[in-house]
Amino acid sequence: MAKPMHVGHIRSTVIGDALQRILQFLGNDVVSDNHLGDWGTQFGMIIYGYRHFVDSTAFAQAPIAELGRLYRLVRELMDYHDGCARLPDLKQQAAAARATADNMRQATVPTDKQEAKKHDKAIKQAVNRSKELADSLADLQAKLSRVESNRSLHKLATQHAEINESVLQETAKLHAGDEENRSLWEQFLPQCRADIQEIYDRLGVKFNFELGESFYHPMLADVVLALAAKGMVKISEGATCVFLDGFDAPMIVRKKDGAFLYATTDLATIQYRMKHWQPDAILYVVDFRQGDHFQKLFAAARQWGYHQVEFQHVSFGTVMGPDGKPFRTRAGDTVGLAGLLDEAEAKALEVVNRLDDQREPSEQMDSAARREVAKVVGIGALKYADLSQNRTSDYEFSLEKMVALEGNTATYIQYAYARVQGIFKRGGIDIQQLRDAGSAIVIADDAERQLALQLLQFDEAIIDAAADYRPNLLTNYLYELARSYASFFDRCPVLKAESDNQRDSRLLLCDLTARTLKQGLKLLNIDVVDRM
RNA sequence: GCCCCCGUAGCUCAGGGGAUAGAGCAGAGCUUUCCUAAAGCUAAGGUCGCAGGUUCGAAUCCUGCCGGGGGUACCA
Repeated sequence: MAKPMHVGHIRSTVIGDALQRILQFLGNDVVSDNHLGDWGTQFGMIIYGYRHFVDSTAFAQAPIAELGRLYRLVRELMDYHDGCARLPDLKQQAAAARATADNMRQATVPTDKQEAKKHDKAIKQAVNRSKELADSLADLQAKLSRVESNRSLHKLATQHAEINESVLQETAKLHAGDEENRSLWEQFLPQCRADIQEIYDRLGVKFNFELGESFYHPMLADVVLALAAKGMVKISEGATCVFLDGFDAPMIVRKKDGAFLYATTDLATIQYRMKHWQPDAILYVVDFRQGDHFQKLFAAARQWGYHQVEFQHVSFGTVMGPDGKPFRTRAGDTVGLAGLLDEAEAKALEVVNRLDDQREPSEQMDSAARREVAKVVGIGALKYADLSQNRTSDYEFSLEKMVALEGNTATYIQYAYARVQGIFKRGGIDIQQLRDAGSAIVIADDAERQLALQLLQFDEAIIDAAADYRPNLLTNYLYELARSYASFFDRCPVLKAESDNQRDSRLLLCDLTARTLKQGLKLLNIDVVDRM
């Protein structure tokens, strides 16, 4: 929470929100809880930053921006010292790896075919390893020299040589109840919350609970005691550990300095949820890189006695940068989440304006209506871009793709919906009356058949999406349905149908399509508009 | 080293035992006196990383290999 939200944070929010809606729609009693990171080292960082580097004027004017700046500055200084500490070791490793690779290349190749192959492979691996180390060494050196070439920054780095330890101390002090840090935290937290809330509001995302990590802090000591009472913990290298079958490393629940960790918090969270909500299942919508952690957490929770509950790590892939590495906001690169939403809405508005201008003046929307459409379309495009991806795979972040309004996008589906509404409006159709009249649906054209078949598969799509917690199965369905409708729209005149029977039948198909699309999008928390 | 995930069209990705493997984007072409062309349609584009195996049948399951990403004792 103490750092600005960036594009990587959108997946958890959007996927979790969609799953929550889908499961609820199927009749489950769902509790959504935003497990906010409001208690970690990041707060130690901004507390440290505030103490040493704050620009009071800037903070008074725009606290969040200033806190963001402080976070980035402290991060950079910490990384610098980390890097300096790692440098000699890395240099040595790189040199050693290089020497190994060179030696292997000069060694005689075994005559035995199998052995020769093995030898070849070993060389390849050694060369790769050497290259990898050389690359990371170069990266590190570049990073360090960036700081060193910036006089004022380098000066700060020199002055704050102990920053890493100090940040941990600030965090520890906060946790220990230090009054000053506590009051700083209480001052920062509402700012950070408000900043995040702004994003949630724009996304239309709501939670039943937002019990952050800090909420569980008072329970952590008891959790460790309870585990100890069960004989589950061992002290190893000064840390309080839970050793679990099938895992090399233990789950540490209390550090040697006495501090608790997220594993402890997560156990406390399970305890709390089981006591207060008695769920049948707990889903964790979290990046797949935390898979190991959850495997351990679930195993520990079972051992602790929570057998009657299904634990699910609903993991999702990493958002990658164009370089194929996990996406990071680079220095100076300000594509935060807020900027991304702005971008999506601006792009949509541009398209709305361009297309609406081409229409008859009498059919055009006023600027307020256009802005509303742009908002719905822009935000929808963004969410859909994420949801339509198989959640388990990584994906390459592309602004262009995220704000695209053509092809397999929410826009396409919203457009199909708006076309239906256009027909109803133009024809002056009282759709409720038509539904009540109970006219028959008559299938004559292939396009009608295709559309009708698609309509019948809605429940299957929802059930499939819920079964594996995969919203993309629902987006696939909605896209296919919208495609069927587009063909139908092209080939089968509705208002100018050949007979009243055919006209009523087609109107009913339109109605069913619109309702299905709207309901489906609603499950993804994507809105529709009557005209666009 | 050990563990997890991925490799499908030029690019980004669906499909995860059953028919001639799909879409979007990019590129070629066509469609607007007709309910919204943010659309529709046509053609082109693939030894589904490689090699074995299981099966009546494998992109899909198993094994090995190659390539990429991630995790791996006190960050979350």
